[in-house]
Amino acid sequence: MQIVSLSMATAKRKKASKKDFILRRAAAMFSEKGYSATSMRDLADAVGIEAASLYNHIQSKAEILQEIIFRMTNDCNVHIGELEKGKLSNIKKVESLIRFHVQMMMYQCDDYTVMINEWMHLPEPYLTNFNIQRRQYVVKMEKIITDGFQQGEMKNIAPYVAVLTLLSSVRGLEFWHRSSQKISPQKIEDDMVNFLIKGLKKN
Amino acid sequence: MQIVSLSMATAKRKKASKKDFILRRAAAMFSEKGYSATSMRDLADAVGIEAASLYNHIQSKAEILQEIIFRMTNDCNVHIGELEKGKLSNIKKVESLIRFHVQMMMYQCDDYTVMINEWMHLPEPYLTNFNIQRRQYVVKMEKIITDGFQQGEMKNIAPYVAVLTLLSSVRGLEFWHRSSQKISPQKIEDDMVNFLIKGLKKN
DNA sequence: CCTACCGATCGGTAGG
DNA sequence: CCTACCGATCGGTAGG
Repeated sequence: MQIVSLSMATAKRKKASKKDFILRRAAAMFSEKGYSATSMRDLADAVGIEAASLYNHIQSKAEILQEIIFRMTNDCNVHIGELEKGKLSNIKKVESLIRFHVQMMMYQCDDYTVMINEWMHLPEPYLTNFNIQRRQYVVKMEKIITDGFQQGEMKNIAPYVAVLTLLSSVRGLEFWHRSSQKISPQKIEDDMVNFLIKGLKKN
Repeated sequence: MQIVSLSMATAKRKKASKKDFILRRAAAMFSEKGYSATSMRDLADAVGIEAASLYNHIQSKAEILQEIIFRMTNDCNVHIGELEKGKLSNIKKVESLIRFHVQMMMYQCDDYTVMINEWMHLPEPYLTNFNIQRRQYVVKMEKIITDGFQQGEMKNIAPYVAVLTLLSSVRGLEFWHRSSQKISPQKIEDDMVNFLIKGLKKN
């Protein structure tokens, strides 16, 4: 009984790690060529198996996209949830959000890029789910900026514009990631925070 | 002779305007679903003809993408060329660049979005050509920011980070464009300029 | 501008 | 995990 459940756990772990490997390769290819331009045969080649064998680990091409994207949205929701519970000043909350997104773009570049560039290929009902989550996330960010203005920490900039700008700025790092990277991740992160926070902070 | 050349000119103009119509529809669809996920049959439906008939106006699917993208890169090059010849302060040059990109995103949204999101589907040698042009454009922007620092107008922010941030910020407006647009184009443009220029300006 | 059609490739399944 | 294969759809051409 013990041995059975142990070997089942092992089998499950092995299978999960092979699936993880497929998801990682898929994220890299979706990020580089796009979801639609990546075929299951391309992906199978990158994984080192036949296309048909992929279906022992995943159910469909769309499922791969879903898993990549909703793993990311989950991380984002966890982070902003902790911010909401925490006691940072609003300006520090914005700084934390910028650093969080910059770090995702630098250390989970493929997954993050797939989320921002390929979400429209999610099949329903996942597409609607994603759009709702993104909308909620934006509203939460807007609230932080509105609070920051009302509490005298920030300038009176339209929260909607600020949030769109903050979120999209990070996308530029895609090119940094593909380039020779003469600037260190830490310096990029600090420069970006300094640059963006200056547009918000009072004084 | 006169009549012949006149009717040829008319025929040419008519053909050009039908091709323009196809390009506009294509830009809208490439922008919404991506280049790879848009089939020539989808496009033909949107234009109102059979798929085969498209080929009387264009040579290939890739040619459509090329025309959309290189029309935009040409506009960008013309604008920054005029800036280089002009006598604006460096900070005013940056402001002009921001306004130019915001306006492209607001008034030529489909073409601009296709350029930033679908360039990787250009076939060679166009892909290399595009990458070279983008690199040159970034270098020109970096020079303006470096000059601005040396002449005491701007803070000492890494030009590379500033340029990546400025260029990618505009991409957020994609969501504004798709939404109910409660904020006027002029206010969006001004807010964005204020927000981004604050991160650069000294004082 | 259409009908008819091409070979290639797509996501995915059956069966072992 | 593989071989063999499915119907659907792809970009594009021939011929009128």
